[in-house]
Amino acid sequence: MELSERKKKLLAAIVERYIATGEPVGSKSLVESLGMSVSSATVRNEMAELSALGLLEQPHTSAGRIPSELGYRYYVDHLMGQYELSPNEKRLIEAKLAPASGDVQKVLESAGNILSEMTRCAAVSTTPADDAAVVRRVELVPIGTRTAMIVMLTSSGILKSRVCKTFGEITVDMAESFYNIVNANFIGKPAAAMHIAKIQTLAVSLGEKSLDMTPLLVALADVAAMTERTELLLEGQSNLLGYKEYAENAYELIEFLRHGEMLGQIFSGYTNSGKSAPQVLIGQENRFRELQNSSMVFDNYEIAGHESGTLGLIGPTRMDYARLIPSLRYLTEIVGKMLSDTVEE
Amino acid sequence: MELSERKKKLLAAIVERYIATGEPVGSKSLVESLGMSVSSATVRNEMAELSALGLLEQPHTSAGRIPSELGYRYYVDHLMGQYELSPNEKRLIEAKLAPASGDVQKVLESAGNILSEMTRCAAVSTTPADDAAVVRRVELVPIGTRTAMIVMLTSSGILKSRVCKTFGEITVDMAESFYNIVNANFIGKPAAAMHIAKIQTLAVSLGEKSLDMTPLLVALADVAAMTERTELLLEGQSNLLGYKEYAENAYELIEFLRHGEMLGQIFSGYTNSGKSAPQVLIGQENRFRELQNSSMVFDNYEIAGHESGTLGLIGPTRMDYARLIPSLRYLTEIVGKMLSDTVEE
DNA sequence: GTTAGCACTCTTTAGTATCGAGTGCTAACT
DNA sequence: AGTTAGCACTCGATACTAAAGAGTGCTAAC
Repeated sequence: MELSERKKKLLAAIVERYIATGEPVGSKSLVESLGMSVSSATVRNEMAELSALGLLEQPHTSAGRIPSELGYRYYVDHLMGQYELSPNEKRLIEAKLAPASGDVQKVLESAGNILSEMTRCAAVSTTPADDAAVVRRVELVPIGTRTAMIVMLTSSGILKSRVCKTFGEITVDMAESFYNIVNANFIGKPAAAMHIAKIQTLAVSLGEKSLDMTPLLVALADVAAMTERTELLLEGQSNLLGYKEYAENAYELIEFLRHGEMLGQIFSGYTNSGKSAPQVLIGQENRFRELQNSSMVFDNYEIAGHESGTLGLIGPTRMDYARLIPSLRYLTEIVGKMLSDTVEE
Repeated sequence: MELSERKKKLLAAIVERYIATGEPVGSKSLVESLGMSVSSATVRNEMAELSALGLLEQPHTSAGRIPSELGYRYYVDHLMGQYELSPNEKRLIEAKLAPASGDVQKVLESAGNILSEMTRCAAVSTTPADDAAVVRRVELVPIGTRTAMIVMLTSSGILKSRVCKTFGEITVDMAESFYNIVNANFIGKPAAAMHIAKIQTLAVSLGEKSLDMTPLLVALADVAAMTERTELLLEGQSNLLGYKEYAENAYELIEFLRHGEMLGQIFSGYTNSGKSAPQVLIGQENRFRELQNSSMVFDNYEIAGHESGTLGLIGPTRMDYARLIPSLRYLTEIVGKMLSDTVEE
């Protein structure tokens, strides 16, 4: 669809004004605000044509125009300028993120917080997942006489730990057996292999040692499950309450986000491959009814070169795409960098 | 204030109906629903007297009555029956909580989730704090050649860990120095002693080893700070959106909760000492304007006999006190038990 | 291709009438 | 003295109407 320069200019202006104010924009005020040298009637003709093309719509006959979803799409694909983050903003973001370094959850939580504050949208992120990841390291850390912490690191840099209690005292002997079992059965293999069934078979073969060992092994299976399961973090849902479009039904959307299974599905359907920009899904482009009044922008972050998890923003279809997209892109970049840090060698 | 039996019965009925429906209750429907043998006029007289006592109020002249804050207070203090949780419910709660065991955050998060789902209120909790706690154990866990995890356990059972990176490889020698420093300076002392200034002094005295050691010590200070800082967790704020009383201003309250400093202040002003039941603050009894249309119920959980942190619920003044309070009490009890688990010996 | 002019549409706001739930009071009853 | 029937009164909710205003679409002229 090729538009004249003037139509492009008008469409962009309408989208941007509507994003800023949430009010339908009329021909007269548009001419004024753009300082155009044509009259409102001319603009009105242009707007009628843009409507005919499906790029604008009217809430009702006598109101101004608002962008249709197609209009947003055109804007995003062809018209939108992208604000570059200032070095200052970048520094600020990094400073806010820094204290979280070393802890995946915290990094993502901070990132979500930063994004939601910058954009007044709800931010969502998933913890890294990597099917190909294998167990790289397991440590048994004594905490008390009958308490230990099990730490596990995977090849994709995910680090998880869990405390467990044993029935008897934890002896050097036990620790040794534990490491033997781990080295023989799990190191270098996928975390999925550390399944509870496998643990049971092992426990049987241990004979009398089994009683002492089982709690440790069960905890180990648990940690393994933790490294595999991707979690979904939400921040700033309350931002959505500020938009009139959610006046009535904010609850529905927020509940939808809270039970995040669906979001996981959406994310897993996309990769960055080919596309350089974040994915943008506008209104009905979303598969789920609950999101069809909203837009979603999301992007995968990479840990050590592998796409691992996702950062996303959800807000009304009139979200400020031109600002969101660069912000999101920058945060995925820097989150990826921070999380890659644990993967060395 | 001593009321006749009939007045008590009426007040309780009015409070409970209003809690259930959110609609002012009128004399006629009240007589019906209670199956009383007196006429609505009689009840009307009684209600007028309860109004005169300040226990009921009218949204407007021609509406039914709703409880005043004083009315709720009287109900909570004298009239309310407390539902005991069924063994079945208790078992369900424990089952939901069990997988989180060993991780303070997760336990509190689950507890908050359970509470907010049971009560349709917002749940808030604070992580344990104990000024008298001392460092009981510190471990350095190697994760990679230049990555290590520092684990710290305090006498109050708080366990925190953090990953850090060093400049050079982590040698056995380094680990030994680290443990020496820790044993000599920190074990058995309050976590607060592990302040960044102290770390700096230490670093200086280390001479050439300092370069390698500093990242570890800084991380240590960081972990110490983590054990001391109490965090505030929120769950189920979105429940509040369902109440008509928050139709317009849910945003304000939710934002207030999100910036949780204030809540911390409130909690720290109360201890369970003497009072056995959870604390109940109704409407204006709250110090902060943002909470004065709401009620708050909270209770401290105990780790190994010491009051450590708080679980609370926040909702409209017409919250279901009779249900909330036993639920909250049971959860503080069981959360305390679970968290005491790490403190042994 | 552009523009002034104007009739037309449709929301918003205000004003008015009606309805009904619920009260408060009085007077009568037990 | 406590209870009750009866009734006037209040005030929100609902519906309807009228007027105002923003913005359009169209026509005819530039």
